[in-house]
Amino acid sequence: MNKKTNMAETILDTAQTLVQECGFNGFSYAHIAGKVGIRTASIHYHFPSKEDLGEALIARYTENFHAAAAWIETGTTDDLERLRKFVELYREPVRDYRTCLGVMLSTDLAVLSAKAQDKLNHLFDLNLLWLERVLEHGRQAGTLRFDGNAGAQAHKLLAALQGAQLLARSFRDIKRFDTIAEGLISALAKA
Amino acid sequence: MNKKTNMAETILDTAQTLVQECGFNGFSYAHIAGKVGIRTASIHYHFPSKEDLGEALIARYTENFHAAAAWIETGTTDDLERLRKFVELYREPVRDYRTCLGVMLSTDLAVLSAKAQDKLNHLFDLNLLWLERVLEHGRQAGTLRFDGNAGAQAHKLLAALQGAQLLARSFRDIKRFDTIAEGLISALAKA
DNA sequence: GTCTATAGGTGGATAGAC
DNA sequence: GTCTATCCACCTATAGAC
Repeated sequence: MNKKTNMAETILDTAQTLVQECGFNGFSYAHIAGKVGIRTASIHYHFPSKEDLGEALIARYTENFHAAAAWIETGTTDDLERLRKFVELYREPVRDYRTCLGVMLSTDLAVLSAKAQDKLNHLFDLNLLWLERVLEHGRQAGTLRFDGNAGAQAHKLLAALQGAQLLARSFRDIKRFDTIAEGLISALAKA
Repeated sequence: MNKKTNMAETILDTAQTLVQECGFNGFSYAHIAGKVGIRTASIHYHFPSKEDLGEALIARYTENFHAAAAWIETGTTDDLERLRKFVELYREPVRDYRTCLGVMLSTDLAVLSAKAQDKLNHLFDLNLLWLERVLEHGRQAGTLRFDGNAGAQAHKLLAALQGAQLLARSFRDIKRFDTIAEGLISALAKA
């Protein structure tokens, strides 16, 4: 359903990497063209405007999150382990000193279309709701402990992961991410 | 010492706001010129290149942090209260749906000069070391509680505040920042 | 679908008059 | 210090051939 051509996917792959490294304003169609081995005009055929490209990036990233979340849930029933897998998701881009797409685009918010902003908030909502659900379930199952409501805790967790990406990237030191991540997990793990 | 002219300061004020709203690549000398009521060529007189402007922004921001940190320490000796004041510092830009300069520039890292990157990391280090000191002191004084070493805790706290700025800004909802901030403080406050 | 060619705009930056 | 004028590189985007 909604099958994309290979080239459109390749363009998205390259564009996503560029966004995660340089921000939405930090790259051009020429950069994509150079990496993909195509001309800028051809990119406009697939994504008429850069705005379209931005929206497509978020849409695909959101689909991928759905898939990853489902994969985590089928892989384990232990909620602490699910949180660990979630953290692992956020660790991945940091290995190449990138941030996740959401963090990068959220700083470039002012230059995105209203539609893209909405899509981005939707992506954050999905992350938050998923975390909230796992946190609440884990607390009731007795494997997680935390004060207050699960929604607030989900916000705290997501925010810390986003900031951890920024710090690790800035210092070019993934250990900073790991230190923060371990602190987050151990605080939630029932003794 | 190192007295700056009013115009240089005005340019920095405007540029800082623009960076915090649009990112380093999201504004131009023309934007500053329009807001300040001056021509782009005049800005180049004060800051020959945009690179220079970026470095000057971080330098001034770092000075301001020193001043704010000193102000907090003279204002109270209670470490929990000092942390609250620190959080308040990070809340300020969010009121206008901006992030702090550090967060915004850390995403635009790839387009900054090596010197600017170093200055930015130095700014983060100052924040982390200040937090670490307050945390450790508070724990020994018996007003704060946390597991692990103070450095890791400082990282966790700073990261969460940075992410809280991003989330609150994206949703245009400062309550998201407040929720996270309260969770951070209450977790550190000794019952 | 991809290309060449090009339009129209904006970016950072400089020269030189005042 | 600020201005006008200007340069050139780069940007997004389109037209039309293949």
